[in-house]
Amino acid sequence: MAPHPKHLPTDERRAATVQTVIELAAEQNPSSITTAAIAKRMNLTQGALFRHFPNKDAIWQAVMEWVAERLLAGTDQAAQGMASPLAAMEAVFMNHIDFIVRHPGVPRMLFGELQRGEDTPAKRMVQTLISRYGERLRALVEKGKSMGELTPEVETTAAVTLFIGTIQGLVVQSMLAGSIKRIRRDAPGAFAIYRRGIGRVR
Amino acid sequence: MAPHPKHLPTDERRAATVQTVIELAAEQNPSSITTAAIAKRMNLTQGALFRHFPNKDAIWQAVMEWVAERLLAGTDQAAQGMASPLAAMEAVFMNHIDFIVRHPGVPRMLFGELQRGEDTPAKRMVQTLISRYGERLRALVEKGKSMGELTPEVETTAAVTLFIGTIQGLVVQSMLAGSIKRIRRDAPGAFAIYRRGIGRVR
DNA sequence: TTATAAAGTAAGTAATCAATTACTATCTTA
DNA sequence: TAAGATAGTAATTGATTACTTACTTTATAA
Repeated sequence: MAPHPKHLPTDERRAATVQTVIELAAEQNPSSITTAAIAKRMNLTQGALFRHFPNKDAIWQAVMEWVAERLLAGTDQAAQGMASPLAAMEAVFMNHIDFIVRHPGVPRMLFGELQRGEDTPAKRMVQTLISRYGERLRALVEKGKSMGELTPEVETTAAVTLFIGTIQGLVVQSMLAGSIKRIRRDAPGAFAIYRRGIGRVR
Repeated sequence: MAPHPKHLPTDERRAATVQTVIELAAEQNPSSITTAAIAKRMNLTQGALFRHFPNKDAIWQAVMEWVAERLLAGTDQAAQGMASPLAAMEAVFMNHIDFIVRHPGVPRMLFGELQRGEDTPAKRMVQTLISRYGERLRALVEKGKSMGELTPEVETTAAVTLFIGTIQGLVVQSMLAGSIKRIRRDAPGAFAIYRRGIGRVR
């Protein structure tokens, strides 16, 4: 811990704040993260944060923007260059699992944000994130169906819902077990069932 | 709204409190429900709640106990008398969906409770609830495998995780759409994929 | 080098919330 | 029916928290 923090330009301080929040979210209930806790972890005083963010919700919004950018970019990269839609879906799935293992607080933050009654900018960001994520999955499912790799019986919407649900289920499981690494071990088995559920060849 | 609340015996007041919390959880973020809000909905003053509960967490614990009791009882009832394990699983699934539609705040409360860092009695109650729920599912999956109704390839643990995940996915979907009724429409399609994923016959 | 803007500190403020306290109304039963 | 126990009210308390203000330090560039 640096005893005397240097003055950072606002861009870097904002970026550092986002990383700190993600770090803290891995350790505690995201909704109970205070500005004081964030500042302490950064070796700053609490008031200093408000030099770079107009209010607390702006901090959350910045965090959600970072998550959306990284997750969607990783998703596109994982899907690209895959031979088949199903292979692409598996790559996207594993990329998502990897993201969660690296940032265990993120799924809890997303879910927590969705729960909020008010219509905050951060909440809207999560909604558009999941919406865009869903679009990409929907396209893969449709393509898989038209190529005959996926069975035409399944509803595309249900396939997308279950894809996200499979990940959610693994998250819940890992929260119960209290270990994040567990999710990596259990992911292949869960996806195997999902693949059987939507696949054509048996 | 009754202008002059009567004095109720503590058992009834506790039960009424539980129902009120479940009601409020359907309307707002469960973690932001205050004792003042609970009391107001009950036409009581805030302090009166502490005649019946030692502290706020005891209220949550009572709510979780109610949920655990009702959900597990419904689960057992749904499974009973079903011809096959797979039919029982579908009945349990639909019972769970029905429970959520009737009490939309419950899954959010459970998830929110799991997120908490501290080891509260309410959190432990949720853990044992999911643990017991998992046991029942595990038994059904094993039975289904030994009877040849489910494919022996699937890991039992993964099948249980995905069962819960399927429900979670539907919950997330309905939270995004902002409508709880949607979950009832989408549930059959999601379970159909799940069934294909674990089933033997094709 | 020095003036200025940006980034930081320290000490507040107002609001919120769970829990307590002193007192009152209602129920029960001897 | 009177007394004690139980359930309620109204007001307060202390802790917490997001945000502000007055002032200081650091970086930048004329």
